[in-house]
Amino acid sequence: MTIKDIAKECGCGVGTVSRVLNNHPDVSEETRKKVMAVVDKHGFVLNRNASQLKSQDNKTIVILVKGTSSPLLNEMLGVILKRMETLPYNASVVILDEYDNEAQEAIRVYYEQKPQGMVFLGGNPDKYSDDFAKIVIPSVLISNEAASPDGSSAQGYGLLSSVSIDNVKASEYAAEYLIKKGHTKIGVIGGDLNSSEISKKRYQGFLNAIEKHGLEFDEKQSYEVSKYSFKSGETAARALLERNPTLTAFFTMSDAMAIGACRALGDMGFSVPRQFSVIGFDGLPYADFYFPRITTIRQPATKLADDGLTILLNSLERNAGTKHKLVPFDFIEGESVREL
Amino acid sequence: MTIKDIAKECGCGVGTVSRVLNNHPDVSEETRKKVMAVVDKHGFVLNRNASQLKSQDNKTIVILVKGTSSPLLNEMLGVILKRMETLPYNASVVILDEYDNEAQEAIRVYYEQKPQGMVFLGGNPDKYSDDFAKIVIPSVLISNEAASPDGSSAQGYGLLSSVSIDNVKASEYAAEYLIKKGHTKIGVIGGDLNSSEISKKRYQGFLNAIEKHGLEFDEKQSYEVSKYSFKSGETAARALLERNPTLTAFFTMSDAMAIGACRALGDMGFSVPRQFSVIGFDGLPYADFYFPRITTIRQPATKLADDGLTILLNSLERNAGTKHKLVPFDFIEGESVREL
DNA sequence: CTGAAAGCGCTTACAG
DNA sequence: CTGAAAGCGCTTACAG
Repeated sequence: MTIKDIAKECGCGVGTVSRVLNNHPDVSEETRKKVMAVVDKHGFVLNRNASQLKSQDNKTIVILVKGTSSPLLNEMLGVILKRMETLPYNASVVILDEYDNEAQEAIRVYYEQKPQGMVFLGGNPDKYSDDFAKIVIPSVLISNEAASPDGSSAQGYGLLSSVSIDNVKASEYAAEYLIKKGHTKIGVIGGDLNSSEISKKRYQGFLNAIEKHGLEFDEKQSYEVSKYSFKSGETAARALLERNPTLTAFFTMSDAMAIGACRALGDMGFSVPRQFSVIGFDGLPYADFYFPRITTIRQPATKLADDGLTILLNSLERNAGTKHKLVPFDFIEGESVREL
Repeated sequence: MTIKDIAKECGCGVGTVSRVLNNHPDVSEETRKKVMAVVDKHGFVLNRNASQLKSQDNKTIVILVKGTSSPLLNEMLGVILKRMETLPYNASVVILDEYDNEAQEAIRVYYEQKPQGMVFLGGNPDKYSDDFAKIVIPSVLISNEAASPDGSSAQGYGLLSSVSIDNVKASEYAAEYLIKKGHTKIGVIGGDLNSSEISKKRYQGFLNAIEKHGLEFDEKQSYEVSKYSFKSGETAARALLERNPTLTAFFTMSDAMAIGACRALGDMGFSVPRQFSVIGFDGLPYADFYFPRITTIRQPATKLADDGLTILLNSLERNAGTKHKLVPFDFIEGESVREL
């Protein structure tokens, strides 16, 4: 069943059917009704391949999600999809492998689908800046910064905007909270500093707090590399404590790591926060339902997603330039840190 | 940049370029190299719309995911996407609103994309059987049963296969576990029985256990409707306990509900499992890292996803008929249930 | 407001 | 093994 069949059955031309189906204004009400009757009768839907091939202008926004396992990214995806239902754009969701080069994938998808814009949910622009520069349509990175340290648009990022919290400041805040509670021997459970920009930023924030308060930090001794998962956080906490039994607190880079650490400590017979304090990052629902409630930095997922989409739409429809927005983070005072 | 430009630059016809790019065997090694050199130089990628429009055979499998917030579905999505990378099919992921009619959406997507097959991650076939019947390509529903109670393919489901655990049996097992531990006054935190088939099945299993052991259950008194979320589980547990203070255990239909219930009980000054026992469903990672570890039914996500895809591929490539497979569930003995 | 026609970028018999 | 050509199902000036 094609538009031709519909046209024949309506006794009109294919152009008219096309106009009706695309809500063009220049169709008489009578014709529209006649066409819609036939369309509805057959449950006819336009072939998207043909539509988009012809009207190179395909009104699609591609949403690239890094991995399937981050509740934060998934929540933001939900927010974006819901809002896009009301917008005159199709959403095309592409899920990437955790370890894909997202910029390279983005380019492939860009050539294949020729979208109007792109949303990156998670990802590392710094690592792939050459690739990102090839993306010559407006795009926005959500949850990570794509700006140079001086706040200007970083070199080589093409038309990439970004919305995120200030990861350095947020980590600094969390670390200072631990320090103000009297902790001086703090272990860090963080991501791989070679491959994860966001881990680098959070580590930087931590170090800023250490320095500001005149403390020492021995990276070899007290930094344990971990994936952003429960299991890996658990393993890291054990390793850290074994190597460094005098620690009193754990600074972790995600709530999942924090919960993993709590579990490890619990299984070793310790109680959080009585013997050890643990601080998380992200502010996910499960952190707030944990025993103890995890003290953490909350990333405002809805706002990040909303603002990201708004920035993209402004680029698309009002030709706004790239923009790098920092949205405020929240500090959630849970029950996992105690005063020494 | 189109295939025509490449052809011109190579000094050959567009057909040849097409053959090279589609890995057809009938191309000389020499020509192939020449073409690939030009293709790589420009980073050229075929326009997917045009490819698929022409070769109606588009080798796409659509994966419809119900909602963005289920860790179980997200994990299965990851498994399927990873495996599909090695398969000669493109994966097209469509994320549905939690409250969409997935069968109707599926039909829209089906007409639009003309895929070879479909995977439903989550969903309620019974509710929409007329719509599902319109899907005239092989598809598979993962995590819910699409068969009639007698095990035959249910009427009106078209070419829909399914892979799931036996939800009735699994719930029965969980409920019996509580009963064997001496619990007779059990509250149920479950989904809406009018709209959720899976909730109905799990409730049925629960009732089977109650009946088998000669116990009583007053639905009005002891069944509390809840969403599959932490927050809603928390609210439900409070409501249930207020209405029914003699309960000693909570049978919940998801780990999220179970954790919500634990949190509510904790905040009311009770300890799980000392004063109240709680049993979950799903076997998600966070349940195993909770305090107390949640006793639960584990759905083998990887196996469900893998088997589902296998069944679909068998339909696609070997013309196998629809199949309704039940895979075994695991019982995870955590720390959230105590013997009375 | 409407129809006839060109053409989007490909694939694939067909002929050689 | 390769090229020329038809045609996939649409959209959109263009002419009326």
